[in-house]
Amino acid sequence: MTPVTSDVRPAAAESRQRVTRPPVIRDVLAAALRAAVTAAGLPDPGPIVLEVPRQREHGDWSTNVALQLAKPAGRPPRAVAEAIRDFLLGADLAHLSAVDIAGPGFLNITLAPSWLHEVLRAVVAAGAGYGSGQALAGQKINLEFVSANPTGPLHAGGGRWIATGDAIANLLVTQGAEVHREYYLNDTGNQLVTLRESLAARYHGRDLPEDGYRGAYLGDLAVAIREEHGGDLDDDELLELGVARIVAGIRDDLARVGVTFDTWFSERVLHERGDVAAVLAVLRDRGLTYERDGAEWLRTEDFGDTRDRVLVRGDGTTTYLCNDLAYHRDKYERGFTHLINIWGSDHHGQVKSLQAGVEALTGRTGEPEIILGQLVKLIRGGVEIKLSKRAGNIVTLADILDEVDADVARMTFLLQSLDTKQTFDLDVVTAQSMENPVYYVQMAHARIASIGRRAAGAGIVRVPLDDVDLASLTHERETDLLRRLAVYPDVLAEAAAARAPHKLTHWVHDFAGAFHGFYGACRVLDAEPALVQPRLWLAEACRIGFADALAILGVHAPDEMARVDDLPESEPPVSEPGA
RNA sequence: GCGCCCGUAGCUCAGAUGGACAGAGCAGGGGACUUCUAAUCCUCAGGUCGCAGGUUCGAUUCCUGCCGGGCGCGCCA
Repeated sequence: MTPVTSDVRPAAAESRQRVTRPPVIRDVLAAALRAAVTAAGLPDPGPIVLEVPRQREHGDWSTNVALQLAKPAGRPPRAVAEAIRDFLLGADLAHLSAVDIAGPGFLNITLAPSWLHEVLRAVVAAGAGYGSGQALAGQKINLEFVSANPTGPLHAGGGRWIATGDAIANLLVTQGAEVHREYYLNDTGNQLVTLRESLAARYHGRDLPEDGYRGAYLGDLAVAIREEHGGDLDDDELLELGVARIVAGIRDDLARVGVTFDTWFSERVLHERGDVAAVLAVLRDRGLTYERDGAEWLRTEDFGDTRDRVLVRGDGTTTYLCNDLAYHRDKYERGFTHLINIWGSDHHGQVKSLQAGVEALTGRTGEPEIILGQLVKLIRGGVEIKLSKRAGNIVTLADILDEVDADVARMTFLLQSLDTKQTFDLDVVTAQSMENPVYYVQMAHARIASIGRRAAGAGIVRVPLDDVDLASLTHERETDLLRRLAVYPDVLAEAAAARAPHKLTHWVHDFAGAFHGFYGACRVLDAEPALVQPRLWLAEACRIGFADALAILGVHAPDEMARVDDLPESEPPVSEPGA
């Protein structure tokens, strides 16, 4: 049921070449519009908004400048539009075919198909870097995500943060940023105490403590450690070994979905190095802390928090916030210009506190940037599975990966906006994984590869693009594909700016739909001779688009799919409600 | 009580900076396999964009108030 693949994950987005793209048509049009506005004696319109209209009849590009200028110019929108149009038509623009005024005063610009042929050439010339921008050039970004406590295996919902974090990292890279993936290991503190007690209980065959972790994995862990190291370990040694094994398990899970972190940062190191104490010293030195009720507080309210926060508890230990401040200071000291953390929305209450603390410490405002995502709701047998590591009824990420391949899992997690609570129906995802959008997209890529193989078999080779006349690419299916490729750089820029990988997922899915439509309507190899080369190059441009988008999403772009006839009969899994 | 997120087609969800008759997938109806792999395509049907006001030439989008759901308001993480 998995795609036949070379098992090489597509080149990471990091490897994309910086390319200098030729001036894109939008920029050319915007400049021309601006010149027309000036020539018409109209006020400065600010940024010119050019968008691709929903309706094809509304042309290739549409702008509302006339509507926005109507009021400041004191003239009716359509009159403004007419003035702009006249100057635009007189500017002798390449590819320009028609300028229409529509509705309340939109300027609809229709271009000759030749502009799309330029898009094709631009895609091929740029290759994997086609969609890249430079909006984040020079930025060194630290992106912290997942960071689940090492008290047990990653749970299924964590998959959302893994897929999202990796995709966002790739997206930021497309905009020219240097991105560092980081995993914060909370290897100290209360949860580790609980883990130690729970593990020790399992290890010695005692009853679990009241609030201990009840997951079966701890029993397995205790057995494994006993087998390897005997039964005479003290609790701290046991914890040490246990955490090491749990972390190794987390790394394994991450490896299964192809995610690698640049740094695993240990919270314990912060304490051992004295970083926490140093941060406290700085804050005290600046007079930003005070004593109250036996604790030491930070004046976070002065920096926008709803109230002040405790840094040092009455028992002398430091709070999570205090340690976290030391951690974030360390990130800045490592030279990052911008910090981003991906958190579950259940932690949104801490955003203000951390940002206030970071401002108190470093003077930076709005840092770190926190991307909040709604939690995943797991459903099996029509019943929601309430996850609780403490209670032990967890569905692990490994469980999911045992049932579906990583591409399916990733694409599923990247389908929805982070603002939407994601419903992950295990029955649907597993039993119907064949219908998962990922295969729809991969199929498109595989079809292109298949055409290439067929062509090779028939002795058909692509001649250099410079020698190909693309003028014959006028079929609606063909221009549709090129229009979608034309906006791909915008899609990447938007998805990166909004930290919203799902925008790319939707683009590539729609792009696949357009390709399948083309595939059904337009033959490539048995087309009339004049069309074969242009279509081969069109297919190549599409391949570049699919490969690039899928690489950013962390999904394979296979050259071949298993034939549906060869697929094993899928049996609907038997579900046990509440299991 | 206060804060954040959500409420769009039967279901799951898209719909930046307000724009031209609201989109996709799945499910449902009807078609297309001597195929560059039908994991596909074509086509039909389906929506008071939670409700009520307000701002605007124009509101699914912005503002206010309700209603419904999730989460958070610790010297826990």
